[in-house]
Amino acid sequence: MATDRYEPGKIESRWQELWAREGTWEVANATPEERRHPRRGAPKKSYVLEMLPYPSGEPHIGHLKNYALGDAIAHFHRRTGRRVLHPMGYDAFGLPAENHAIRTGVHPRQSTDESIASFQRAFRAWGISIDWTRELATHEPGYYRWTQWIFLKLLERGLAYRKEAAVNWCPFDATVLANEQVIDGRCERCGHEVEIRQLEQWFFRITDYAERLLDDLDGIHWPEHVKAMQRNWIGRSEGAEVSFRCPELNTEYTVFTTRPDTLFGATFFVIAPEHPDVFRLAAGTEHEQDVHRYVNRALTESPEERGAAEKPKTGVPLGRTVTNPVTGEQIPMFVADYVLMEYGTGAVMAVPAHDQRDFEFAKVFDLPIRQVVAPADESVPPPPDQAFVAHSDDERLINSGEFTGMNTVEGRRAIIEWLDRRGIGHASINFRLRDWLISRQRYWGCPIPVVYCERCGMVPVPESDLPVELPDIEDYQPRGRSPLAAAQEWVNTSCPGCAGPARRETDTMDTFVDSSWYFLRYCDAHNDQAPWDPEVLAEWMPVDQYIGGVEHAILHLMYARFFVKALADMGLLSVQEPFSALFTQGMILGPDGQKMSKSSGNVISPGPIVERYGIDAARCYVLFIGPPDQDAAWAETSLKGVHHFLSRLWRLGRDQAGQDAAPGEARRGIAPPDEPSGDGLTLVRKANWAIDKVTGDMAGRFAFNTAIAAIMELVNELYRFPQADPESRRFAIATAASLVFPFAPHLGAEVYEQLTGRRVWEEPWPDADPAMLRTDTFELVCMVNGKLRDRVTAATGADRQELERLAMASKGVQAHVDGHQVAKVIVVPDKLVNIVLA
RNA sequence: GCGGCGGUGGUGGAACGGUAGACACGAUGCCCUCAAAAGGCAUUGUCCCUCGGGACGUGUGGGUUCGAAUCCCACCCGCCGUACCA
Repeated sequence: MATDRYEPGKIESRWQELWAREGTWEVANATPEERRHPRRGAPKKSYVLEMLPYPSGEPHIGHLKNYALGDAIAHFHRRTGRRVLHPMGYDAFGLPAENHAIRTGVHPRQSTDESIASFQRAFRAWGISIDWTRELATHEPGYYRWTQWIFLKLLERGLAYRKEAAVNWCPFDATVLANEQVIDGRCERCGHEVEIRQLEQWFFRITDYAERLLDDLDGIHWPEHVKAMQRNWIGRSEGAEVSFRCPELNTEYTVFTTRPDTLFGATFFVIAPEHPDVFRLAAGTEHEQDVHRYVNRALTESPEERGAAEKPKTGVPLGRTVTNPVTGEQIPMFVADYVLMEYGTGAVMAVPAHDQRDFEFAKVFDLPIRQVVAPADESVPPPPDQAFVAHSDDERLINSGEFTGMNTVEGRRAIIEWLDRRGIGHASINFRLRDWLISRQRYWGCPIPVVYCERCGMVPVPESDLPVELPDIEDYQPRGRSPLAAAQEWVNTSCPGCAGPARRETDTMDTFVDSSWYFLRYCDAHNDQAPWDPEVLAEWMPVDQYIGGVEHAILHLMYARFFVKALADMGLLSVQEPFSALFTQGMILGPDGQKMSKSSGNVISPGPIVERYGIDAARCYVLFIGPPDQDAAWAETSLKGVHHFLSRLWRLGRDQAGQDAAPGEARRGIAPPDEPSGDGLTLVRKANWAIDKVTGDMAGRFAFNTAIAAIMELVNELYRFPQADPESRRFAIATAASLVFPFAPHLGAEVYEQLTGRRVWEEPWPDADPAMLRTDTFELVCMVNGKLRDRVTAATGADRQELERLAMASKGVQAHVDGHQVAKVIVVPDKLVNIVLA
C-alpha cells in the first residue's frame, strides 16, 4: 500500500477483474423442478433493463448516464433482497452501418462487430453489473431466426400483410427512403426532394390493438409526458359515420365526424385528392380538366408543402352534389388538399360555421355559412372572421329542426340515433394510429421469410428452414430495389409448397422489429427450440424497471407493447405490458448547454474522463449533476468536485484501516458501538440519517442527486469530528462506502473491504436504526405572524403548552410580541410555534 | 392550435403547505508549503446596520391559509412532442 492518493485506476481494474472472474452478476433461471415447487421465502425477482444500445462507433456520454442509472437501480434491488436480471445486448442491424459500407466497402457485419467489441470493453471498464451469459445481438442468425419466426406467427394470425402504400421515394438515388431519412422533405444523402410513390409493402396490423394500447397505459407506471405522447399518437376520436348520397351517380360517400350535432350546418362536401372516386365524380362535368390538373399537382406536392399550416385553402368543384341527410339539401362537392386520405374516410362534411378549415374554404369559394350552434353566452356574438368552435357542453343547437334547443351533447346523441334508425349513420370511433410499415429496401436488416412462387403466390418459409440467412454481397448501393435483389443465387430458390421456381422477398425488416422483442429473449437466451419457453418467461417478465431516452417514447415503446399484446393473444406469454415502469433519462448537453454534436465541437467522450478521474467519479457525476430525468450541461469543475468527494471518502477509509491494530481485528463487521456518545454519537446519528435519506431517495423516486448529496454530508461530518471514537468512525465510514456502492461500486467495495473484510454487494442494504433517527432535543422554530423570529432548543415530544411557553419566552418573539394582543397560537409538535398577533 | 413539462443565488440544483437556497461548483480569506500541485479550515442570496439585528427575496398579478417556491385562478416566458386528424 504505497500510495497515498486515491488512484481509481488501480482500484477499479482490481474489482472489475474479480467480478468478471467470478461471474458475480450472473443469475440462473429456475430449474423446472424449482418452478413447480417454489421455495418458501425465495427472493422476489426484479428485471432491470436499459434500452439496448445501437452499436455505432464508440459509446458516448449518454450511454454512460443510461447504464450508470440502470446499474444503480440494479445494485439497489439486489441488496434489498431481490434476484436481479440485468442483461445486455446490441441493436445491430441498421442504416448507419450500411451507409458506412456504401462509402467504404467494409461489410456492415465487420464495422458492427468492431463497434460491439468497443461497447463490450466500455461496459466492463465502467463496472456495469451485467449478466454476460445472456448477451445477444440482433444481427446474429441465432437471434433473427426468431425474429423471422415471430413474423411468421404474425402472418399466420393476419397481423402481417402486404398492401400498396404511398412511400417516400428519392428520384436521384432511385430508392425508397425510411421516414427518418427524409429531412425537411429532402433525401438526407443527395438533397433531392422526396416524392411519394405507391409501392407494395409489408405492414403489421398495429391498428387492431389501438384501443388496448390506449387503455392499458392507465395501468403502467410511466412518465406522464410519455403516456401523453402515446395517447396523442394513437389519437382516439369519438364521433359518427354519416353517409351522403350522390343522386346523379347513385353512389354513397361516408364521412367521419366528431361533431354530428352540427350536421344541419353542413353546406358542402369535400374529398381528398387521393380519393379513389375523384375522377369518376368529375367525369363528364365542366370541371373535369380542372380536377385532373388539381389532383395531379396535389399528388406531386411534397408532404411538407401540402401540410403547411398557414397555406391558403385551395380546391376545385367536382360539379356534383350530395344530399345532406337531415336537411335534404343538395350540397356541392369539392376536391381539396386539406382533406387527408389517411384519416377517416378521405371525405368530410364541411360545416363552415363551426370548423375553422371549412370556414376558410367557404370564404374562398363564397359558400353559405350556416350557424347551427349558439354560444352559451348569447350576448357575445361569434367572431366574424373565424368559425365558432364550441368548447363547452353549454352551447345549444339552433336552426336544427327537431333538434333545436338541445345542448350539443344531447344533440350529438339524438342525431346519431336519428341517422341510425334510417340506416345512414352510426356512432363510430376513429384512430389516428396507422399500421406499421416494416418493409425496408435495405441490405443490413432481417430478411423477411417469404418467397414468391409463380404457381402458389406468396408462400411463408417453413419454420424448419429458418433462419433465412442474410447473404454476403459486394454492392450495397440501393438502386430502387433492395441490394439483396442482386444476390441472384440467394434470390432464386424453390417454392416450399410446390418445389417449383420461386424468388425470395428481397426487402428486409425495419430494425424496430428486432428491438420489439429482445427483452423476451434475454429471459431464455440460449433456447434453440423456441424463441423462449413461456414458463421461463413468466419467471422474469414483465420488465420491472425500463430505462432509456425519451426519443423512443412513441416508436420503440409502442411497437414493443404491440408485440407483447399480439404474442400474449397467441398464448406465447402471459403479460399484457412489457415494461411496468419506465424511466426516461435526460440528455447530457455539451459544456455550452447545446446538444453534443461533432459539428458544434462540444462532444465530451467518456474515455479521457475515465482515464483522468476514474469511472466511479464519472458515474457519480452524471447522477449528481441534477435530477436524472432532466437535461444537464457537462461541467468538468463539478466532476472534479465529485472526484474530490470520493477521494475524501477513500482517505477516511485508508486512515481508519491503518489505525485498526491488526488486520484480523478489522474484520468484525460494521456494528456501531452499543452506546455511542459525544462526537461518536453524532457520527452514528448522521450515518443513520444518511441510510434513511439514501434509501428513501432510491426507493421512492430516482433522486440519485440528493442521495449522493446525503453521502457527501456524512463524509463532511466525518471530517468535522476527527476525535470521535474509532468504532463509531468505522461504522460511519463503512456506512458511507456501503451507501455509495450503487453509484461508485469500485470505491464502495474497496473502502468497505478495507474496514470490514467483507464484500459489500453480498451485504444487505443497511437499515436505519429508528432510535438513532430520533434526537432528545430539537430546534424549535419560533414565528410571529409567520415570520421566523427565533430558534430555541426544546425537548423532543414536549407538549403544546410547553412549546408555546418556550416560544413566548424567547428573545426574538418577545421583541415582536411586546405590546400586542396575541390572537392565536399555532403549535406544530417537534417543529414550530407560530404566534399570530391581533 | 392541442398535449406535456418547466421558470428558485454568480452557476448546477435542494426544499412531506412549516427555518428558502441542502449538496456541489465558482469566488474571497486563512492554514500547510521554499514554492506549486494536492490538501485542510472559514465566509459566500440581495440591500441596510449602531454588528444586537433589520428589510427584501422563488417569472408577473390576484386568491386560499396562522403560514405558500409548494395549493387555486388569470397572465408572461422557455423547452419538448404533435398538428389542415374533420
